[in-house]
Amino acid sequence: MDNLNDISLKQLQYFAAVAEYGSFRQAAFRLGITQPTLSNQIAIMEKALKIHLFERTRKGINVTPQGRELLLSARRVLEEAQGFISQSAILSGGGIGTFRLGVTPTLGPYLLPHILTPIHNKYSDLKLYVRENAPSELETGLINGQHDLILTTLPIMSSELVVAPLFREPIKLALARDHRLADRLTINREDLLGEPVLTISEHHLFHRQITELCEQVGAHVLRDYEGTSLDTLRQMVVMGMGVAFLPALYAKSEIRNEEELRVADVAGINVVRNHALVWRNTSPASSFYRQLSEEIKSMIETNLASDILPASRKPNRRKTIKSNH
Amino acid sequence: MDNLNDISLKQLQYFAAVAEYGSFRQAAFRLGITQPTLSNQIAIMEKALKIHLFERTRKGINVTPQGRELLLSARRVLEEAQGFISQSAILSGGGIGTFRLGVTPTLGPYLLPHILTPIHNKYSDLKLYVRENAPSELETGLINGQHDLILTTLPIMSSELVVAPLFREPIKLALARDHRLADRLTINREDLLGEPVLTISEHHLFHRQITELCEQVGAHVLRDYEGTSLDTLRQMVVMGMGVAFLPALYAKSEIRNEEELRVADVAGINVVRNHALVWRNTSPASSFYRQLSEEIKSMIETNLASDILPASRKPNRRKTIKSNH
DNA sequence: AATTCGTTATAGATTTTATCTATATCTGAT
DNA sequence: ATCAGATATAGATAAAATCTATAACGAATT
Repeated sequence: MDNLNDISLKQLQYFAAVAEYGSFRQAAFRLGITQPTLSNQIAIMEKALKIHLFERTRKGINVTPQGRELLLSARRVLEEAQGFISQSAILSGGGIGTFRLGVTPTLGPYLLPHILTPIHNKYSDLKLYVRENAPSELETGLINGQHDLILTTLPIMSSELVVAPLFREPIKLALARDHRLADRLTINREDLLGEPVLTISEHHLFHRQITELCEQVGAHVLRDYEGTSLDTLRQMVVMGMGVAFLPALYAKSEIRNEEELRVADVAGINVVRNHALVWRNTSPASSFYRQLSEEIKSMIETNLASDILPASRKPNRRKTIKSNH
Repeated sequence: MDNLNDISLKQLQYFAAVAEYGSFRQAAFRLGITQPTLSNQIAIMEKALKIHLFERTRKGINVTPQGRELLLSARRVLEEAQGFISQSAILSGGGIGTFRLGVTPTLGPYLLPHILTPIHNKYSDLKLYVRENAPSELETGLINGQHDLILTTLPIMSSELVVAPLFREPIKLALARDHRLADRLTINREDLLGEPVLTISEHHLFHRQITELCEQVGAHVLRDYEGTSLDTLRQMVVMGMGVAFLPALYAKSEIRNEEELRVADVAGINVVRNHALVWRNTSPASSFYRQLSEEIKSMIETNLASDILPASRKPNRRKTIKSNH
């Protein structure tokens, strides 16, 4: 007898009940089954275990010494099983559990503080295990099951994924305090001609977007000085090494000191990032995720109205490709 | 879903296996069942729990956030169940477990030291939970299941019990050092005429035996000075308050100092106690108990040959009555 | 000594459950 | 389009649990 398959939870229940009530009849009555059924199941169990669990007398039963020891184990099993059931009852309520949320490092730290608290208030038993990664990593990580959902920058290529656009984030231009354009609230695209522009490491999606932007306006991307984070980038701007495009939420969150850095809008070009909540189309919690995305969207539109733009109707999914994996 | 009956260990196993192998097919193969069976059982489980455990994709499965949490519980249940199985495998070996042994206070402490060590050597996984009680309490306690077996003084009345006689214990006479008979190695019954005899409290079986004995030889039982234990009795003898009958094993164990007390045999009368190992005739371990009793008997005959007499062929069961309970 | 009462055990029929085989369905990859 | 690899479904079969009815047993009662 070394196979788990030879006993069942039901039998363990029966075992515990007979021990508790001291009689097959009594226990069978409490269990809502007939006495022969109970006797039979106990007999099967005793045979499988090769152990006499009970001593049958005309007055009822006594638990044997071996039975007494096994009873303790049996009760532990039943207790754990009851725990399993209880937990499932809680989880079946919905909106409960620990969801693995992937975010981009260039958005997560600056957006999450605005939305986590309201989410927690509404879904007090929902926990988010947040993990940062570059958007391309997020996408493959979501597809192969490392994340449950991701908060990332569009575009998303895979057709296996559901994309719920959240908002458009303007991209601002950061200038050193003593820069020639420092006093202008709005910069025109012509102003940027030949301007040296700093950007982050090319592994980030943000990098490509910036270089394309610079090509459009004729600015000059400084490839020798690519920072590894937006914070590094900001400090390089402060030191006068060039200007930099920074996402609006980053600027809102991290640039407080007007004496150090000036932040301006750029007119005449499309300088936004599109952000979305994304999950697998096979996910059973799909409708919950949809609901969550709507709620996040309205939170953002309420709390950050002056900083962002509402999501465009159609997410700019460039081209639908299928993941090969 | 609050009923333990709605899931089975088997299903929990299946659940854990699918999560482990990441695919129904693979898991079914490992479990030695077919894929439809596995799919069906998981579906039944998901329906019972009202929770999606897995997200089915064309590449296999992902565990849902709720499934991940339940998986931990499920593994705990399986672990406990495995513990139950393992323990039963050990216990089924026989001669294993904790047996509740009842003993009389006038025998146990003086006999057990001689037999516990050899028993432990032979049955290293057998443990005895020893509890002292007066013989009449032992008998009812055995009948109603408080003990598994008892080591007691005969007679035993109940026909529900199996009696395995172990040995006859002589009863010695203890005298103060300055008693008039102190120098005699053997006392004759005539010597005791009118002698004041101390005895223990009347609740003990030993008391009745002594008073009957005294009647036979014409000794005088001092009822005003009944000790509560054999040790008290011994000290009263030392103080010269009278003589006392003491069981041989007690004398062997506790009377070392010859200067303090003299111990003598009494000739011409039947002064023995009969001791036996007793258990319920319904006990499944009956044959093991029988074997144990034979072993104890031979241990005693080997180690205590000079102090005791072998058991008489027929135990003197006075009269068989049935317990009414 | 016979009877009754309260136990557990046994037998056989029935119902329920688990399992298998065969096939459908779906989807990404070729 | 088709294929390959995954899960789902349907129906038949096998296995197990359960029920009813009754036996067997021993102690208590008459």
